Amino acid sequence: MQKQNFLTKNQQIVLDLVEKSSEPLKAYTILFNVQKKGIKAPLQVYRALDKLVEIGKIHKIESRNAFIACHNSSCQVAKATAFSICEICEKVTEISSAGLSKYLANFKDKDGMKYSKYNLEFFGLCKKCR
Amino acid sequence: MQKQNFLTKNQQIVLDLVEKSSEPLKAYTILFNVQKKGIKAPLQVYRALDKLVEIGKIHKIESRNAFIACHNSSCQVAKATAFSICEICEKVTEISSAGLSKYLANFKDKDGMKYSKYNLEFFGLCKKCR
DNA sequence: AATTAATTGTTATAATATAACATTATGTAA
DNA sequence: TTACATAATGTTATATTATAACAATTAATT
Ligand SMILES: [Zn+2]
Ligand SMILES: [Zn+2]
Ligand SMILES: [Zn+2]
Ligand SMILES: [Zn+2]
Repeated sequence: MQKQNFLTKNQQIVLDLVEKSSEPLKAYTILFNVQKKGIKAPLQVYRALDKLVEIGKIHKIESRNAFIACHNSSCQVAKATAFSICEICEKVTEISSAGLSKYLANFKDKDGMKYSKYNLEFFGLCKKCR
Repeated sequence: MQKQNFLTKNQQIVLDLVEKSSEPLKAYTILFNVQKKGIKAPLQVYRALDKLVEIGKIHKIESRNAFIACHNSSCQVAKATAFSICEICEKVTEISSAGLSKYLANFKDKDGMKYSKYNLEFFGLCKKCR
């Protein structure tokens, strides 16, 4: 069997919900909202989320245990992500900055080691909350 | 009452353990290891961890739900952290790069917004695992 | 059709984290 | 030094997040 090239039913249901949302969704919030579509158990949600993260359709906001659809067309790598997070209203925005991604992709640590995968979360106050 | 300037007993016990460890520790691993010192409940550990993170003595590795002592003398801000994480052996290293921290501290998003707080986690393979 | 791999469904449970409230310790100020 | 306010603690219970294990089904490959 070759690598799946499309979304399965559960994956599509979860993705539709996450894409419709203006804010990051938590796994159990997703579960609650897709129960009418026949997804009954946490594991069904987590499996769909795992795959969607793997193929870069969504990202996990690690500091919030929540998931957001990718809104960065240049985010092909899917493994190099950057977000800003408002500490008051919890608004999360995916940052797409060619400069930033270039800088981080080329960053070398003390041992000269490069890392193609990274996750960066900026914290501060959004426009509305300042 | 003024802001506490020293560590309380529980905070010191937890910090001692985290500082002795060569790898990030999870909250319940910490709990298990400090029970002989009289800390009996998860909440006691989480409260100590919260304070230690707040004052910058330790950092949370968000993608791993684990805590590591600060090994970055220039990490005064305590809110601007960067780590490399080996995806095989899970070795975590705090990155102290003046260039990186300067770049990120000065980074502006599309709206010209700056963020003084951030957490960056790089993923890859450490020397030993390559 | 037989084989293989991926996905699904299901139940149970593990791992991570916080709520709520009573108590004790400690700093501040009259 | 006594009253007050604040911070930390102890304790029990519970909430939240995530995975183990296994049987059943679906779909591509030969
Ligand atoms: Zn993206
Ligand atoms: Zn905001
Ligand atoms: Zn540090
Ligand atoms: Zn390694």
